[in-house]
Amino acid sequence: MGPTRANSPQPLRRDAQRNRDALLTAAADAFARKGLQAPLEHVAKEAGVAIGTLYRHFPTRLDLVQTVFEKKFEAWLAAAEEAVVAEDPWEGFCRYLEAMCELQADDQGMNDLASMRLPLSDCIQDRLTRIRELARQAMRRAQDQGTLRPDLTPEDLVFVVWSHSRITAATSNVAPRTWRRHLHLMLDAFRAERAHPLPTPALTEDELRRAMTELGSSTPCAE
Amino acid sequence: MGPTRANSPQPLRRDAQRNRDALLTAAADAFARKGLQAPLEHVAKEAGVAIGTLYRHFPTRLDLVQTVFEKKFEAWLAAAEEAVVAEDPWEGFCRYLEAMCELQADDQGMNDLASMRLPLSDCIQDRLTRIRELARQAMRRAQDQGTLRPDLTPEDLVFVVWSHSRITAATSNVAPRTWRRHLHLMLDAFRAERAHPLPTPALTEDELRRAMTELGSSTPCAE
DNA sequence: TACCAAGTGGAGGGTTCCCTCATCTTGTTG
DNA sequence: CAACAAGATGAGGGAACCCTCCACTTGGTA
Repeated sequence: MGPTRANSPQPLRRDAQRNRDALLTAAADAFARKGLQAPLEHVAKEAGVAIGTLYRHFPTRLDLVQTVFEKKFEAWLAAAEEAVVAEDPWEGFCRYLEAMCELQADDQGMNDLASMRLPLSDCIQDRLTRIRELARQAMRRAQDQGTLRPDLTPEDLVFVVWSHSRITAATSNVAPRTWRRHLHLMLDAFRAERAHPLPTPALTEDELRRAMTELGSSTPCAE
Repeated sequence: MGPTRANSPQPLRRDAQRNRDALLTAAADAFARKGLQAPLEHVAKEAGVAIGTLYRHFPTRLDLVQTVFEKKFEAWLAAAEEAVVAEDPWEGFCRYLEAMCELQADDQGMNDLASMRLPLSDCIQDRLTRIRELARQAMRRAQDQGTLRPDLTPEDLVFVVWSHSRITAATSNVAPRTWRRHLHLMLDAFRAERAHPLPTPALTEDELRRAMTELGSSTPCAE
């Protein structure tokens, strides 16, 4: 927990800063465990603070979510940046997916964020855009190399995110490494060698956006 | 809607039968759209009946769920039976998965049922056991044939169920055929010819049961 | 056609979570 | 060490669902 608020017009009072930090810790924990719809009253109680205090610091659930997950998005971006500079494009692509899944593997909240479309802050939104751009590059490199099947589009990567999300929700408390097995099956599916034709076109960018909105709408923090 | 109740010690009164049928229709619709946790009060309203009437016919949510989905389980079983008698084992296996996904594709409730473990009636439970047994056979045949990768276990098939469940939830209203693309990617992953070693062992039968319980517990109809 | 068991309606009490606001507490600054 | 603004509190009203219970129909039958 940094000792100051992100954008501080006025520095916080000492007790306020302490509470804010406690809230973020508690929220990170609750979101990781229960997903983004974790009850805020539990978060407050866990932080040893009244519910009103939580709302004073984070007027909406989304404010809290964004602050909690900023660092994770940074890590995600870093993974994408590594992917495009890896010597071997296929290796880079694989390691990117692995890193991305790892970030989501023990965090149901991150999982939700990656698979649903929410009205996120510009800051995070920008990072997401960059991540997507880099992923596109990483894929293209691996396709040019001839290792990644050419009929795979960047939009197909949500399949990994979505699948991963269900699979970790089911297995993280029972056999926490299982998601790797699934990911490596998917990687076999992504190899160019002996790829068989696919029966349905990929999602368009717009369809993808709408699909993620679909998932987001019926659940945690509507706009 | 059959004109009689499944096990009728006494035949239902005519108005009661009518209400029961209306409830089943409304419930099928609601479960398909919203999943197994659809509000029962909506179901009752949709059926044009008071909430008390719903509870008289179906004392627990599970009673309703089971009655609604009996037919679908039958169809699922039929698909599994076809798989093991197909001339070409690989074809049989593929068609089985396709049929299974199809059954779940426009029914969020069926999706929930396939991916979570719930305390179901013996009748449905038996069907599930048979389905699992047949799927196991179908896989073995395709593996003996050399088409299906030998390191795949029956427990790995939940990956298909789980992935499919998320993917249809996201895409069914946006691009309803998309799940096929994903399924055929998975089928490529399942081919022996492209198999690369997997980094993690398959779930054991017991882990699988616990994983499905995990998914089931935090949601619709606890025992 | 009158009776009554079977069936129905829906108010109401319980739970969980949302978010607000009037009142009290406390750090900070002069 | 005041005094005051910044901050904290938590009761409370609201919404969405759950499920129960009992007074009121109503279909079938003698």
